[in-house]
Amino acid sequence: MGDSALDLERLRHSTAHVMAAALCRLYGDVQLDIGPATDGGFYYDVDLPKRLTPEDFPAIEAEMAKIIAEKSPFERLEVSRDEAAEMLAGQTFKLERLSDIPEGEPITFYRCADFLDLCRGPHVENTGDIRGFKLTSVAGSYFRGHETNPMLQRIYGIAAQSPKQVKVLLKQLEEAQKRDHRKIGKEMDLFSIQEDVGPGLVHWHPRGARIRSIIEDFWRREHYRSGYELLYSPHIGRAELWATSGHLDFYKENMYAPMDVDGHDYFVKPMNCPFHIQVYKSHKRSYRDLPLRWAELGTVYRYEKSGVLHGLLRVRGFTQDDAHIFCTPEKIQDEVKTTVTFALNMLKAFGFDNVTAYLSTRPDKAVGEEARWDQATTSLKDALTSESIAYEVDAGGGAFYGPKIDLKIKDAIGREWQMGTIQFDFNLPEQFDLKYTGEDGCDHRPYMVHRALLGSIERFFGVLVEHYGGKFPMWLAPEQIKVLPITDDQLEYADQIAAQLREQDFRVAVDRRSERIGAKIRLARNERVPYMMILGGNEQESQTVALRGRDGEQTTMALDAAMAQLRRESEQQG
RNA sequence: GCCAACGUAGCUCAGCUGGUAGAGCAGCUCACUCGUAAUGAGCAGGUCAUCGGUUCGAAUCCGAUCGUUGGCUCCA
Repeated sequence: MGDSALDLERLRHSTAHVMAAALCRLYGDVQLDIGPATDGGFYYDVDLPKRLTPEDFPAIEAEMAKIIAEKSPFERLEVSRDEAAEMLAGQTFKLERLSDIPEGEPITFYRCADFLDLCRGPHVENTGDIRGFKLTSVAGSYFRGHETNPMLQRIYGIAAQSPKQVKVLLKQLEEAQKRDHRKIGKEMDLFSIQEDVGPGLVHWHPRGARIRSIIEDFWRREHYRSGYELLYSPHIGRAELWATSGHLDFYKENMYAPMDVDGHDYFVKPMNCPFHIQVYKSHKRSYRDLPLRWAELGTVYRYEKSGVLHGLLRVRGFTQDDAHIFCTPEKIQDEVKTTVTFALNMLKAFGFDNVTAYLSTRPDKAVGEEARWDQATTSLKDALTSESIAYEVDAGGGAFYGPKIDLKIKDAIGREWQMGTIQFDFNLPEQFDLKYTGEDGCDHRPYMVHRALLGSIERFFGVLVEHYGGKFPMWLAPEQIKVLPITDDQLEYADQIAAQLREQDFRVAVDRRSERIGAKIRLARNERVPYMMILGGNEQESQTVALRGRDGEQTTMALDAAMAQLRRESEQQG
């Protein structure tokens, strides 16, 4: 298995070379950058005078097929730095890449037919080993990923062991796209984003709102159980507040223009923290009060560049499941640990056990004493190890104000999105001069931790939809049971049953249309309702219900029995 | 913001090289009362994203704007 993964990567990278070779043959004047393998395929970044579009793919693919038919061997050349520079004459990007190669490391080229490329390798034996590939898209991409650098054209393709495998990959992608929350959101009428209102601004429709309220109720209950108190804070605040917090210095490009209120500038909040801090400062605090855990479903607005908006996963107005923990140094270790556990359990309740964690440590430019950074980073690391969850370290990737853990989850097509985050903040307590009175009667600076478990409700809901493919479990389903009378004669019986279910707090609807039962079942299935209750003359006569699950299995039983089963299932999470 | 593609009825889409917009589903009305993934008939529904240009004539060609999608950068 390990071998074949390596082989695939080699194959994909080699396919990138073949594509670059084809581009050179077709367009001549090509500036090459790099062409690595990706998850399912490869890409190559190039600069050419012609703007490529998908219409150009067939010609490129045809040229690639020719090169593959030639069965040209990949030939490795090791050269000196000077020779390399000579070989790369005129290739500005490649020359820059060459200068990245540390002194003493071998400089290798791979030749394949008329195409020569600075490359670490390895490659397949010859181009004939490439059997299945397809170009999929073209996109702009800054050289080295820097906004200020020139933009190259990145051509993406997929590649696999055989044409058949390519088809399988394409099919998988197609299947995954059926779970796209934007598609399901439309199909199930969960939410909308409308041009008339503005991009990145979400409308929750009744069904989506129902699910959201269930999520929020659960979230509140868990927070109270875990020793949190809830806060509500304003949506706007004075410029001076944001100046003190530092947001006007460091976050201004994400904030909307101020509004004038009686001659004072007010800003819509991009974060909740300054308000929570103001609550902290409304009293003198003792070490006996700490830790204080204050949570809020706080709706914030942030300017996001137009190109980055993405369904519910990246929006301009969203509700964070935010909290701030104020804590003494003695207790910070335990506090962080319980927070990490809390976060993972929260996600688990919604069926996410495939969470990836990233630990970001101190960057070069940072505020706060180094000792505190060390303690904070250690506490984060320990929390992760004791939860035995795998994590990657992003060395120096922390914010200037503190180290953090980010929890990420993948969407339907494998893109990773940040959900929860646990961040230390050594900046705000200073800026706002936060204090507590210690056992010694002196003032001390508390630790402050920002944390979000779900991240934003919008984003969380988006990945939740994709996670379940719209087939929400009973406890989350906006409509749990659809009652389907077989003919209009059972309407009354159906209403009776529905009323009894509703009395027991089940979310239920009756399909009252004068339709055939097949049509009613079809609709209920398309709406992804977990259960149907089918009621015909037989059921009415025997005072039973035919309970039909989403997968088509069906049993006839008394309503009480059905309710007991449904009750059990709706108490189940995960 | 940058690169590329796209935008036709509530939804999914058709509309060839410019000649004045069409289907299915959904909706409404009527008939049917039926046992497990679409009963039938009829009706209604569109300033072809917006604005401007070319043309005798633009959904179709050109430009700008808005929005969406796939990437890059950035982030919950």
